[in-house]
Amino acid sequence: MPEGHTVHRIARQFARDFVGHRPAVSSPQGRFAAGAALLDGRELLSSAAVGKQLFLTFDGGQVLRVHLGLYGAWDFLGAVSPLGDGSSAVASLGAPRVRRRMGESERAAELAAEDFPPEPVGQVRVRLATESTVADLRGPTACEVLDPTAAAAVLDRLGPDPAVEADVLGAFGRESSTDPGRQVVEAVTKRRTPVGQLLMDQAVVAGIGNIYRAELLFRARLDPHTPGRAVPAETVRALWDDWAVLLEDGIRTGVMLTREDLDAEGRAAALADQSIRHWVYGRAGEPCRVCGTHVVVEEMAGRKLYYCPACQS
DNA sequence: TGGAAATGTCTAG
DNA sequence: TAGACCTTTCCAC
Repeated sequence: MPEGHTVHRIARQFARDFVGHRPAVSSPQGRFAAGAALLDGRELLSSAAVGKQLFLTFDGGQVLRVHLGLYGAWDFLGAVSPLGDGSSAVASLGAPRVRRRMGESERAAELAAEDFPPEPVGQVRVRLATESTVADLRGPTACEVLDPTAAAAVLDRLGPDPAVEADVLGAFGRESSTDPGRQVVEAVTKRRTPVGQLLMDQAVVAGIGNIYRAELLFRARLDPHTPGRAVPAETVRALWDDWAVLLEDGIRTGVMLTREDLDAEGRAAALADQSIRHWVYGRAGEPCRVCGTHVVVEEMAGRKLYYCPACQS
């Protein structure tokens, strides 16, 4: 469920509160005990996100790779630094919880006042703990310790991510593309696969998930079924540019707000109210915000695809 | 209390 | 393409 913006926020949270520390690493659930032992007490040297993958590099070269999958999440507890850029501190990053018992900042503050560190709650695969901050990981699809070569091999399978700095790839001995937009154009326009499916392919572009896919295609007024090779190069490049804009905004705010038609007041309302954030995602049967046609939902490659059959034709 | 659903990815056939 | 897998939460029964 978490898309690229969430993982970049997680990477930044680790950069603020864990890089330069020697966190105690444990696996309260037990399933990651062997991996945790390899990292326990080592200095965390860097924290980076590429697409939906998180890479934490420790002194000694070990890399903790985490992919949240459909419902993984990190909880940051105790002293949690604000992420800056005007955004507020977020204690829980990952899969959405339909309702949280407490507001995020409230929860962090309350825990800070209680005994530290707090007892792990639920199935905590791995816990990183400094003297003042705890990060708990639940429900990941992937959580493993890699050597730098294996970590680089994971990076090699990912398409470009507009929010990745060149030095991140450089640290793993990989060069970033001089023109990532062109790389995406080439990956899309040589395939017969529907563009709606290609945008979800992490080897084509990294970080896009089901929500951003639906919204990017609507913003481009593009039919998701269009074969990649039938999409004009300039349209693919525009999709890439728009993805960079949406991702940057998502990282800054922590929210996937994909409507560019809102004024400041409307944006504030949409940040607070999920039901008005998107053009088409999750709106099956509701009228298109542009033309009034009912938004359609169908299955594409096993995932729900939302689009407006009139605007995107 | 059981089932379904959720912003994902991998494997076998 | 179907099934498996990771976990939590809500809702119907």
